[in-house]
Amino acid sequence: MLDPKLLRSDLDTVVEKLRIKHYELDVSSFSELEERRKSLQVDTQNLQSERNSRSKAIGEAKARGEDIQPLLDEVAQLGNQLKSAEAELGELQDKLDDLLMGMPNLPHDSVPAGDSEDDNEEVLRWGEPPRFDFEPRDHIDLGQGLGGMDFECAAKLSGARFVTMSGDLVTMQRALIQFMINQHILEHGYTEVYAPYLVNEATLTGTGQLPKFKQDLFHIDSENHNLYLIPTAEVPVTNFVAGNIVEAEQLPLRYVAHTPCFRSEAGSYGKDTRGMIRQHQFEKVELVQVVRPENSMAALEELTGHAETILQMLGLAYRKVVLCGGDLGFASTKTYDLEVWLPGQNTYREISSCSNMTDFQARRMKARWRNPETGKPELVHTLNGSGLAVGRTLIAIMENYQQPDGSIRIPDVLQPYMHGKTEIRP
RNA sequence: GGAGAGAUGGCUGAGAGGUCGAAAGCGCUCCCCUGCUAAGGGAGUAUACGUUAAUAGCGUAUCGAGGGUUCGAAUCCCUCUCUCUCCGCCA
Repeated sequence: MLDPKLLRSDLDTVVEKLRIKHYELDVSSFSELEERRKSLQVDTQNLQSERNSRSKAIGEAKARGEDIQPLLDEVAQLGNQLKSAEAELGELQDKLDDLLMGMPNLPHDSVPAGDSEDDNEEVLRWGEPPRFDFEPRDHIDLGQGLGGMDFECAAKLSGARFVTMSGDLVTMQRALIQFMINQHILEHGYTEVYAPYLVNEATLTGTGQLPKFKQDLFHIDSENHNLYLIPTAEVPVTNFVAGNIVEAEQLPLRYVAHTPCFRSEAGSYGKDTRGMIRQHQFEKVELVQVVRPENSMAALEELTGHAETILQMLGLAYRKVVLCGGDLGFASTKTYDLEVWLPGQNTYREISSCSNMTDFQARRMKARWRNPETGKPELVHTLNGSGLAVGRTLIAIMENYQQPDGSIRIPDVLQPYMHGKTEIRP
């Protein structure tokens, strides 16, 4: 959520910045709502004030043993007036809240303009895409050849966009998770955390998935439960600090979690229908940071670097892009995408997305820290990034480390996690 | 699943229709005293919103959440959420 004060004090700037994210704020209707709210709030509070002072007078009169009936007659009408004023104000407030909750975070000044992912700016390329003296296969071919990857079996069990795996491929997925988490806790200073995979509406509202993106989520709506499957560990883990006031010396909080992620992928019909690129269920290692506001831009660089380290250690060529305004996520002020080279597609594909949410989520979650300079609780800044998307990393390794006979060489850093194995063969 | 108890400020914990944004203690801040240390004395110490030049004043809201009763609710009633205890079941 944006700072309502900013909307009141500098609406023009907000409108302009929202436009960069392709959000058109209806200024006149917003201003009108805001004006009505203001005057109605003053009226309502005056009525409340009058009720309070009169009630107090009644209490005092009663304590003195006086007849309070005349006083009661005087306030007879006040109750109804107040009730209708409060009801009207509440309605207005709800409308404003709805509007506010649907407004995206403002983009940072360093974010390039643009409409779509085609306008994202490349920041750097790392590594050389491998050269093959044979026609490289994609992970689907490779997986079927190895016998471990089965989309038909998954379709039988669940439908489209699921996969079953068996054998060394699964072991490698587990190895990747272990390797990534260990790197982050041992070298990058993160604390490993465990969190629920099912969360409530408040939690999803806190990070910004609700109310706007309900169609992207899997919903458990039974007699006794109203829960959602997490689309990313960002949701439960960022919400660790919801409602809290964190002591200054505890910041920054750095959390790493491995969870499965569940996405309905509504609206992506026909996109990446083949293979493991876009699934309803996938594994991800997620980095979350909760930091002092003045540190969040630096923390974004740092966190992105942590994700990059994983790619580098795995020897996977990638490029780093900064998302343009039009491609930037709802809650993010600035996002770096890391795109890994996939020989099967002959292109770079997203494998990590690292974002600074500034105080946007913190305001929704009421997550604060005590600023020693002011002594007051102030909103924290939150960040998150994939470190990395495990399913896609598995694909990337299969395609980049394939050998002419369809076998897969296992990257050095993963071998200790795979009983010293060096290759995956049928 | 059955029975019961509870949710109050940064923390502990009183309050059981009226002057309660809320006693007391702890913690924290400032001041005094003190040669260091320890101890002591005094004052202050929630958040959001509105009004405002103002972090000054004033007003409003907030005692788990949401409704209700009442002139007036932390306190009474209803619904929900969560926590704890006992029993049952269970990876």
